[in-house]
Amino acid sequence: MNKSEIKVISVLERVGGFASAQQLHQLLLRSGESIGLTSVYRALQSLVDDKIVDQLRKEDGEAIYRLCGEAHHHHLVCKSCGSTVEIEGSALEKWAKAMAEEHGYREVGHLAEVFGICPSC
Amino acid sequence: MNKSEIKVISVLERVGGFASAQQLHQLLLRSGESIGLTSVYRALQSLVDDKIVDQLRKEDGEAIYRLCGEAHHHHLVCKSCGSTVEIEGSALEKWAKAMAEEHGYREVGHLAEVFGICPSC
DNA sequence: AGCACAAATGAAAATGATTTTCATTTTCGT
DNA sequence: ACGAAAATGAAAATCATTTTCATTTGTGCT
Ligand SMILES: [Zn+2]
Ligand SMILES: [Zn+2]
Ligand SMILES: [Zn+2]
Ligand SMILES: [Zn+2]
Repeated sequence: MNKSEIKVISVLERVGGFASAQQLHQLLLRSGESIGLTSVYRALQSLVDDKIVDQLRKEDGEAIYRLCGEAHHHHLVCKSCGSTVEIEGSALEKWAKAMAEEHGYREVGHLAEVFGICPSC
Repeated sequence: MNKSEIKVISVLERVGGFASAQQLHQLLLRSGESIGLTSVYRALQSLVDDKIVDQLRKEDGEAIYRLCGEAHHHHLVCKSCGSTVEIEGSALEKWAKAMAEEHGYREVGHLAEVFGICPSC
């Protein structure tokens, strides 16, 4: 855990939700921190690899990040405002596992996102 | 509906699933069509606006497209050799629908892929 | 402290998908 | 056929992200 990662985590805590790399960089600069955009990207990538940060994509393809409290989970994402809800995934987990077993696959993982328009949009 | 849009629809029909703009362009060229990459992007954007084509994003942010109404299905993908199997998704469909309803989301869609190592790898 | 070596940093350049510009070609109505 | 409008695509621009690489910083050892 290097200095950049600590800075990025602290700004993510302050933000308390999703933000893009560029937004986080701006926030850090505005709050007086000295850090390069490259280091923000590097820190985020490393935190995502370590599953400390969740990464997903806006509709325009830009990546957004947020601190990830729990372990493995899935999201319900609003196509319009980007707000997200964590959802219960046991049915999905069972399905993924069953499908993999049925076809003899090992070392199984999965990716699943549900998207739609949220009630307030 | 101009020529480019017709070409793009026909190649999407042939593909029968998701493909990126660049992939579609390559497929069109290989099958002897003459069309510029710009026109492929323009046609896709217009078809998405008209809700004839679905657009979503891979994890790396690249946009992928498919015909709306294309039989919806999911894949089991080998992490090592890339081979894919179509899998049965009714359990997943139910889950996605239930989660969206539970949170009051409308116009719901979802994205799900299962990864693993196939028996022959 | 002094030295060597590894890790971290960030500015600048590269990358790659997508969009914009703009000059040319095609289509369409009269 | 004529002119306006739409379509086309090559080249340039855009923009988030990644890579490169020279410099700085941290760490362990003497
Ligand atoms: Zn919303
Ligand atoms: Zn899961
Ligand atoms: Zn395989
Ligand atoms: Zn499905």
